[in-house]
Amino acid sequence: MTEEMETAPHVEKMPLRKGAWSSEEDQKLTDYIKRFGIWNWSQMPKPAGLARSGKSCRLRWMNYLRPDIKRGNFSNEEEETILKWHQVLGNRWSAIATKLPGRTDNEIKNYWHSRLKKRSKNNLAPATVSHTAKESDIEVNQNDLSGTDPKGSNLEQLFTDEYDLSSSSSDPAVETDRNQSTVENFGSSKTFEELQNLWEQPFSLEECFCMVETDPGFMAPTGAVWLQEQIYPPSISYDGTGNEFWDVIKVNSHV
DNA sequence: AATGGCAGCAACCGCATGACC
DNA sequence: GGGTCATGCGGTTGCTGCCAT
Repeated sequence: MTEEMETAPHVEKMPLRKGAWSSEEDQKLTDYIKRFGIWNWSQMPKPAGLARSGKSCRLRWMNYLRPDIKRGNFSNEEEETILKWHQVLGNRWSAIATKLPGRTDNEIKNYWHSRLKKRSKNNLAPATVSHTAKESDIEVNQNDLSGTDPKGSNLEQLFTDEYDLSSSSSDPAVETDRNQSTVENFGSSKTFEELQNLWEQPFSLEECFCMVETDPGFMAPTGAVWLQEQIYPPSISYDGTGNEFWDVIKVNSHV
């Protein structure tokens, strides 16, 4: 698969920028997603006014611009969590990232290579793993995984059991990501069922079109791909501030 | 002050996977 | 079943800033 494959055929070819993102580009991407949500990474850059590949936009959003990204140094607890889960999952960074809300797989991967790798080499003995959070999880994992492929069905069962959430996905990493991020970002006071109900609540047509009416610069994505991706649950603000950003996501996600 | 080495991090690249036709 | 496309993931690269000399 090549990089060109990522570009939809009808998207006009233009020289794509590479390298570091400027603050202006960040703003454009953020503004666009605020308005229209995430509908199709490949086709978003053009209407967003960005000379970037969709892949680049996605990466920038996922690893840097997302409002729920936690920045700053890793805490000791986070370090321990990474070390512990790396013993269980190996280099499955996205799966490990589900254990650290607000941290991206890229960030964890970088942190591992730059700092924890050496520490892990020196401290391979299990006794060096501190017995803090989720120690029981690790024990269960290691028992279940002994002599098995970490990507195998045992792990799937393990993850399913761990969160006690019904799932039809065959990819435990993906599913735990979806489930855990949902639960964690909504807070512990809501059950998964409640959240699902919230998610499934219908929204009025009027609500859906309010943006079109109020925004003269509105440039609607093509309907066929409008809702291709729903990364965030709508209607609830991630940062708890109730800002309009997630209200817009909600509108876009329920057309 | 200059510069060379190094660490940390953002971003890119290539591959895998799943959905759709 | 095979082709195409979009997305996700992990490995790698390269830029930048810091620090020692």
